Amino acid sequence: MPKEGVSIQVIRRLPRYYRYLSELDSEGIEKISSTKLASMMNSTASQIRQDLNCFGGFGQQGYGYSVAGLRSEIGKILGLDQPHNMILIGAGNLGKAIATHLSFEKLGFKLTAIFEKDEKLIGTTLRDIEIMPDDRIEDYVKENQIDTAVLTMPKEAVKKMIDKLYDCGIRSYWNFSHYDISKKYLDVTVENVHLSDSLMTLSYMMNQSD
Amino acid sequence: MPKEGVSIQVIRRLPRYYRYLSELDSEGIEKISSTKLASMMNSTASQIRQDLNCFGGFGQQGYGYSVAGLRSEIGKILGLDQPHNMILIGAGNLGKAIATHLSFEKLGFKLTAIFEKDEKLIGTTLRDIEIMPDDRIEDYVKENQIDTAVLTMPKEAVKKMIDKLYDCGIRSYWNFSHYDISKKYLDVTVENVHLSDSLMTLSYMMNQSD
DNA sequence: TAGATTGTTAATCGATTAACAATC
DNA sequence: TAGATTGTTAATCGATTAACAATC
Repeated sequence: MPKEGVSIQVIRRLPRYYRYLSELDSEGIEKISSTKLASMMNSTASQIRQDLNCFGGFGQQGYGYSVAGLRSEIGKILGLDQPHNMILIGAGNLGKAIATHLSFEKLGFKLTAIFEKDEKLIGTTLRDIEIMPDDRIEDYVKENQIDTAVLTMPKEAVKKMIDKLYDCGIRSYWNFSHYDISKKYLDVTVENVHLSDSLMTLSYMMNQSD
Repeated sequence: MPKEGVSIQVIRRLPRYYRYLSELDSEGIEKISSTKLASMMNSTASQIRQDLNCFGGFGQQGYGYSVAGLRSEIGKILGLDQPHNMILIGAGNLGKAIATHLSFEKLGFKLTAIFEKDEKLIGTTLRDIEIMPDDRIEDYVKENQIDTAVLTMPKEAVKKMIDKLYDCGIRSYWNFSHYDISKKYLDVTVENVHLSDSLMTLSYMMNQSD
């Protein structure tokens, strides 16, 4: 349904629209104009209207946009109404943080299993999810319709494990490691989160403001 | 030293250059051409040369770039040689994950204290850093030359606390919450990490590939 | 109807890519 | 010197901004 070839810049702004609209909605606000939304978001009315019109005309001339309606439309564009089953691999600190970050279920992603190499952690639970050994991944994925893997282990561990994950059919990765999955497999969907890159960017900006 | 007005796109590519050069360096590789680096990084030689020349001519015609030399130059541009003292506020799961993520010290950021509202956690330690109550922030920041705060608490908590942090002189924030600090204070440096936006982007891309 | 605000086209601006002279 | 590769200018491409007709 969403048009082909929408630029990545537009796509990365959609979650932000969704967040602001969710907040307006929870405040009971029923309508919003592109001008007002732009001033809330430090954006421009032009950009908001252009972005939305990549997907359809969701507003009403002379009125503006229905907050609840637009929120719902953007949710659908983002696929938040699609349920996904997700496993997490690497139950270190970052893995634990992600695993206990309940809000991801609101976005359609259900974490159903956690896998870990370190034997000390196996058998313990996180949010009632049992931590299992790595060698059970293949069977588990095949039996449980898993489409997404969260990778919270080091680069080298991902390098060793990626073929196994790919071979049992996982094509979607939320990757917190520095391993470059897209370079190895072309038919996968990868979202990288590089926390150290983010901190380096902060470091740069601090230097500039002196 | 780095020129004014370098675009954010260029800046956000610098950490990635730094990572790839660090890896090449650790593999003992001494020189690299823009063409080879581009093919490693799925970039283009033109873009790499343009990006670098925003800051200076680091290469040598007919030869390429010294890996160690360029890595060091980019490190300086990013300000990784500048030491920073950082506090973390919010010792929940995400806060713990960040606090135990040792590698940030390599980037010049030293975590010296953790603050938390929940009394149960106070007095316990994370990585030998004592967790202290929120009301000690002001004194601590003034006594310890803190320039950066990591915010790993919910939006509402940041909203309540941001004035306190600003008033005791913190001007640099690594913000994991959805509170928009830049809108309230204009003379601050903020790097936002929105994990839920990242997952929504993954959700969108999964929808596209079906 | 008049006012408001969208959807959409046109104009501008900036970023990326290509080309090539400089030079190691 | 000849080959390689940079630094930098020029050309292209795409994204953002502005303008305005359509319309609620």
